[in-house]
This record gives sequence, C-alpha cells and structure tokens, in this order.
Amino acid sequence: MTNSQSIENYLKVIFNQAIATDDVNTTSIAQALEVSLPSVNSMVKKLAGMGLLEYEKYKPLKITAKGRKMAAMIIRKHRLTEMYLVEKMGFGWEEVHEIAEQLEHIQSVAFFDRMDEILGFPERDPHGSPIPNSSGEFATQKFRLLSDCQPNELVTLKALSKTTDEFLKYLNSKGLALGVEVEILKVEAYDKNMKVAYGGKTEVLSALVCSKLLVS
Amino acid sequence: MTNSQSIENYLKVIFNQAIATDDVNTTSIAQALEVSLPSVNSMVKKLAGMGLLEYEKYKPLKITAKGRKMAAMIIRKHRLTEMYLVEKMGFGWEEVHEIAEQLEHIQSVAFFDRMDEILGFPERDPHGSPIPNSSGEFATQKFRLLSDCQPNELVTLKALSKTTDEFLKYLNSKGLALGVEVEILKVEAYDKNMKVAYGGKTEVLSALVCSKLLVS
DNA sequence: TTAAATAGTTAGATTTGACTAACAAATTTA
DNA sequence: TAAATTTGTTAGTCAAATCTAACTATTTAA
Ligand SMILES: [Mn+2]
Ligand SMILES: [Mn+2]
Ligand SMILES: [Mn+2]
Ligand SMILES: [Mn+2]
Repeated sequence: MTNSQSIENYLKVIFNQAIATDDVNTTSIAQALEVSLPSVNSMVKKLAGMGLLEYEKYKPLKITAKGRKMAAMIIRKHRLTEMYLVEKMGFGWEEVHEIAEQLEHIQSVAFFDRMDEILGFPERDPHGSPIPNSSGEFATQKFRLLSDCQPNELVTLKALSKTTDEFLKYLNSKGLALGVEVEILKVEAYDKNMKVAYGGKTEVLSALVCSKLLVS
Repeated sequence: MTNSQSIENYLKVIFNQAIATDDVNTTSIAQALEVSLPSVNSMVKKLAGMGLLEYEKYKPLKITAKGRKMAAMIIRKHRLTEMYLVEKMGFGWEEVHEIAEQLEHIQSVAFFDRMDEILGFPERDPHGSPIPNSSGEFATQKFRLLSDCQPNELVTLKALSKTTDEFLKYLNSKGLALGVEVEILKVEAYDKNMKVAYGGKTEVLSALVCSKLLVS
C-alpha cells in the first residue's frame, strides 16, 4: 500500500488546518493528532517527499494541489460514511464520527461511490459539513456563527463547527438539529448568553454553545 | 489497540485451516498469507503469548478456545459485510471479498450488529458460508460436493468451497447461483466431467468446477 | 537405515511510525 | 535589544511486522 492510515490522518489534519489558516504549523498538527513534535517533523518531511506538502525548515507548511486533492478524497470518504450511517443505518449523529474515522481508510472507490449513489449525492454530512464530490470539489458556502447574530433575527441552524460527540448529545437534549429555525430574543451584554426561541419553546444558550452553531 | 490487522489476518487463516485439519502447520499459513516462514514463526509465538494458540517448537499448532472465539468474531464481521454489500448495496457476489477483507478490521461492534439487524440476522453469507452470531456460534451443517454426486440425483446449490472472484464470474456466466436446482444427467468416466441440467438448459461442468460446488 | 528433501527455527537487517533528550531558531516580552 | 519563551529540528531509541541467510529438526525415500 502506498498510503498508510497514518499518512492519511496527518494529511487530513493538515488540510483542515490549511482551510482555516492557509499555512500550517507543526505544533498544531502534533496537538490535533496527539503525537510528539518530532513525529510530526519526520512525517512532514515524508509528505513533502511525496509532493503533498511544501516544506522548508522553520517555515510554515503549505499543502500542495496534489495534497489538497488527496485530503479531499479522504474527507469525502469520512463524510459519506457519516451520512450513510445516519441515513441508512439508523445511527445518531453523535455516534458516527469514530466509526467514520476508521472507515475513511478503506481502499475501495466503488464502495464509497455506491454509498454516494444510494444517498442521492448529498452535499453535506449529518453535521452540515460539505462532502467533496468524486472529483474532490465541494461547497465552500460560509455560514454565520449564531454568536454573531443580533436580537430579533430569525435564522436556521445549518451546520456545526468543532463538534464533539458530547456537544452533539447536548444538542439532542435541547432539541437542536439541523434545519431548526431559531429566533434570537435577547443577548445578555455581560456574558453573551442568548435567549432564543425554537420548536415552540425558549432556551438560554451559552456563548460557548452559540459559537459552535452555524446558521443562515 | 490491542489487536492489529496483521494479528487478525493470521488468526483468521489459522482458524480456517484448523476447521479443515484440526492442527495447523507453519508453511500453510505462510502460503495463505504470502509471507515468509520466519514471519509466521514470530507471529505464532506472539499469538501463543496472547493465549490464542498452543505452540511448542516443531509441533503442529493448535488454536485455543479463546483464539477460536476471536477468529469467529472477525469472520462474523467479514461475512456480515459481504452479505450487506450484496443485499443492501447492490454489489455482485464476485465484488465483495476484497472490500470485506478490509472492513473486517473495523473496531465497532455496533456497526456490525446494526448490519446484522438490518439483514435480519442471516445465517449464511452470499457464498453460502455460515455467519457466526454475536456469541461466535455458527452453523456447522456440512454440504456434499457436487463432484461426489451420482447420475439422476437432483440437488440444490447451497455454497461454494475455496472460491475466488474469477470462479464467481465463471458461475455468473453459466447462470449458476445459490438455490439453483441441478440435475445430474451423466458423469464422464474418463475425466469426471458432469453433464447437468438446470434453469431449463444443459451444461457440462468440469471436475474442477464440480469440486467447488456444495449441494444438498 | 542412512541420505535427501521438507519443515521449522534463529539471527540479524530493514521499514514505518512512534518516542525522549538535547539543541537551535524564531518570536515574544521585559 | 537582550532575555525568556515558544516553536521546530536533530539524534538516537524502540516496537511491530516484515525480510534473507544460515541452521536444525523431522519426515520421506533410496
Ligand atoms: Mn466526523
Ligand atoms: Mn482516521
Ligand atoms: Mn470473503
Ligand atoms: Mn483482512
């Protein structure tokens, strides 16, 4: 095999960080993957040798077009899997990430293309993140943070940012799901807590929660 | 992770060989996995250290109850996957083995139990091999070889032995599938070719083919 | 029943992907 | 701007899983 799981996991992290900040630093990769800095350093050299990154000592890393393409295909597999698990196998959105983290390394284009077909070529995964198509292209539409919205706005929950299974369980307990319409009633000046209304009830959401909800 | 893919692949091969011959030898493992004898030797010692095998220098290997149980769970994952790919994702029986070879290493009991449930707890995979249940038990019903049948017998194709994707494609081309009723018309004394009738036509099947078809 | 062939083992090397310890460069802060 | 802190690199080690070469035990055949 030319690509190990390890290589794929590094590449995916680097790609995701590159979306946010364009150039990427070693320490943040180490944190994301929970490995030591020297491990990152040596893998980065290998990835550069494979033409997936540009690397110069002490300079920030840049992902190449080839690296982006390859990363997009891994993310495609991850997100299609999550969507398939939720839509076709009855898992909850809080149960699928860990399974997808493993399935994304399966080497069978046909397997994922079949998932895609069965799902009707979805553009977003169960958490609202875009699913790259089989050419590696994907929606770049940006949503607003709920925490940037003002009182009296009426918005729709579209996606989540930096989600964890625990956060998803919290959202379940509050009846918050993608597509829910939320009206902002009041923003507390002191701590930015938001009083909101949705699904026929009112709730108070913390600033932390509001900063992870993407709306339009 | 306590079990690597490599460990799982060895254990599965050893289990399958143990079904056929009770005790297993190093060389046949090496051939099945296409690795060198020393590689097998060192892995066997490791598996013995894990309590999955009994190993004494120069003696045939024996799989322990613990080893059998673990192997059965891997085979369960493999065969459930094959069944799911065929029944729920529209793959042909000749397309699923290689994908299952990878998916069998996914560490999520829930994922495979959900497949099992969706499939209605099938007892056999698309090739007629028994699927262990979630406790590791499975049907041990033995079928006859078509090559052991006599003229004028009417039998049903139930399973395949030592199948490959190429053999499955050959069966497709001949319209042979599990459940097909086959009547033996004549056995050629010289080369054991069989003249058979099924699906409203007659065909001549070679001894090689007949020795891979399991019937009842 | 010895010799030849086969099967299994040991020793030592290699690759991959991790690690720690030590150090060097870059950045921040005083 | 010099010192302190943070970030990144190098060197060297380790474990897992593989290999080849050399050797030993067991089995088969002359
Ligand atoms: Mn995910
Ligand atoms: Mn992964
Ligand atoms: Mn198979
Ligand atoms: Mn496998």
